[in-house]
Amino acid sequence: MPKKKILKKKKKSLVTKVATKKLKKKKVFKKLSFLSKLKKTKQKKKKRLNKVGSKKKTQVRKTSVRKTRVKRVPGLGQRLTRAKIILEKEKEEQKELLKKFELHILRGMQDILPEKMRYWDHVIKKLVELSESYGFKKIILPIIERRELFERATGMTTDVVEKQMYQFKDRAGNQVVLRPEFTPGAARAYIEHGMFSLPQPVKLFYFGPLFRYERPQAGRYRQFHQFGLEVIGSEKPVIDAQLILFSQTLFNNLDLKINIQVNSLGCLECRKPYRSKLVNYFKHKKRWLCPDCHRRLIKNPLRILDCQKGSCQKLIQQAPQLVDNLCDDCQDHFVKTLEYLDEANVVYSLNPYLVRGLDYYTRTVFELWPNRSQTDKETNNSFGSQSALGGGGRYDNLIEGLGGRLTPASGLAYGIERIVEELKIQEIRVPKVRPPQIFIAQIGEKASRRALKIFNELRQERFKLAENFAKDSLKAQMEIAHKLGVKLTLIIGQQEALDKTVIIRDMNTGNQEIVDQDKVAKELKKRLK
RNA sequence: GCGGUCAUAGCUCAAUGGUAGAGCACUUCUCUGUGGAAGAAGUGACGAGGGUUCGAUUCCCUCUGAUCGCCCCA
Repeated sequence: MPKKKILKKKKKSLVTKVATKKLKKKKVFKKLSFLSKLKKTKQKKKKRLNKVGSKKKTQVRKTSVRKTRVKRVPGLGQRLTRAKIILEKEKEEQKELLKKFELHILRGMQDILPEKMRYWDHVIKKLVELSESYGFKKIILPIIERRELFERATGMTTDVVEKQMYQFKDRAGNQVVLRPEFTPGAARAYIEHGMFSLPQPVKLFYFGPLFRYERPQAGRYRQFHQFGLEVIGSEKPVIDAQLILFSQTLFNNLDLKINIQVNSLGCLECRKPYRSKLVNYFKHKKRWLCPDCHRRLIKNPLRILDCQKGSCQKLIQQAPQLVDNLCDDCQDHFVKTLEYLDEANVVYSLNPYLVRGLDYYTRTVFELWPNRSQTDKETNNSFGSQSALGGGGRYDNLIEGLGGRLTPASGLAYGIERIVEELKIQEIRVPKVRPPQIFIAQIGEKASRRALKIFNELRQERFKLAENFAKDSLKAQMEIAHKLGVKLTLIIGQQEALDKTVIIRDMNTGNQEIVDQDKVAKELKKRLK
């Protein structure tokens, strides 16, 4: 409080005479407006009081009116200014509180409210069911990992590691990060727990939040959620095909239309010569490339293939393609993968320009794009084509690179937020949470106690119940029961509590029946059949 | 990190250089023990800070946030 006063004094001394006049005027204006407001509210209250019909309440209110009337006679103005001062103080205090606690969710974060949770539960339920039917085992990985893990696995030059990690020192001085992706953690766990001594390949699935510090926009958050699968310990092409088949099945189950994009990046050995070939090609045509691609030419030339700009597109179409430059082994691997896909009736598009952003990918890579050419036009193309719902690929060198044995592996991940968003865009109906069948209404304290007991008994009998014990009036409770769409309502009043009975009301017909409390469960079961 | 658009009640939207309205939602009443209907009333907002002005929610600037695009990714 004293600080405020000092500040105010300082301000006053600084402000010129004109300004003080202004301030005074301001205050006068405020006073006037405040007074008129108070008068208005008082008039309103008067009107209200005159209209109130019920006897008891008017009596109570009348006394309060008398009090105010008596008080109003001496020095109304002073009282009002006092009230005004108190109000202003309260406002200032509230403002200060708000300044102290920035009551606002952090940028890129989100609260997932019950209404949206329906969609989440639906997606995750399908994912877990399918994963388990494919023989994957669930694991939970830590949210915090050492920074070096991602530097070595994801790649030092990738944007994810370079710019987007939430990083800090823990109390022991370790450089740690909030995980920006799952695969390195899974690989770490595989090595650390000696999973190479389990029957190979090891099939794992997981779900959880990931963190990337970037600017949020359509389908992109700083804390987002992925569901992922890893198959560690086999280089067979059938594994890659199986993961892609999994994706097709999943999106079929979710009724989402998607487009599967497939490509092969080759192994480290055949990628090097291709890379220099590509650099050579673009070097001579540098001036037609966009500024971003200039950067990519040095940093990650493969990414140029992914550029969407018209000028670059022309060059890209004539550029040497990865698929033509694979070594024999990689060629063979890719062809076999595609053969498996054809055999399993998977619909996919070959996309020679598909390049995934993380360093560890080798051979097969794929992405799952939403397919909504029709709805896109209707919604004025509000969503870009860049928002992949999921993606994955082979990472044959990652485990070795982290210090494990040479262990080929393949994996994928889906963005939950993006899938949920896509469900809404494609207007897919998600099963609603089963509504309750029975509502328990109570009137009066005694009945309320009895109702709580009955609620618990029926809950143990596995009835789907609803109630609003917080409400006193039966009418209000009936309204809620109606809104919930229950079939039956149990009504317990004083009389029923004494008689140990319950009224069962059929909400469709309006018929009511009085039943002993002991026989309620039986009666309910009969009626719900 | 860069650029465009936007910011009014819990939600969807109005109006205005003289401190703000509606619909839905919520609470209460008409109806102190009975839902679907109707009527009445109530609660509740100009994102934050500064400037211009007698006066700013409105005009200008800064910040914050949202949103879309670029970069990148799920």
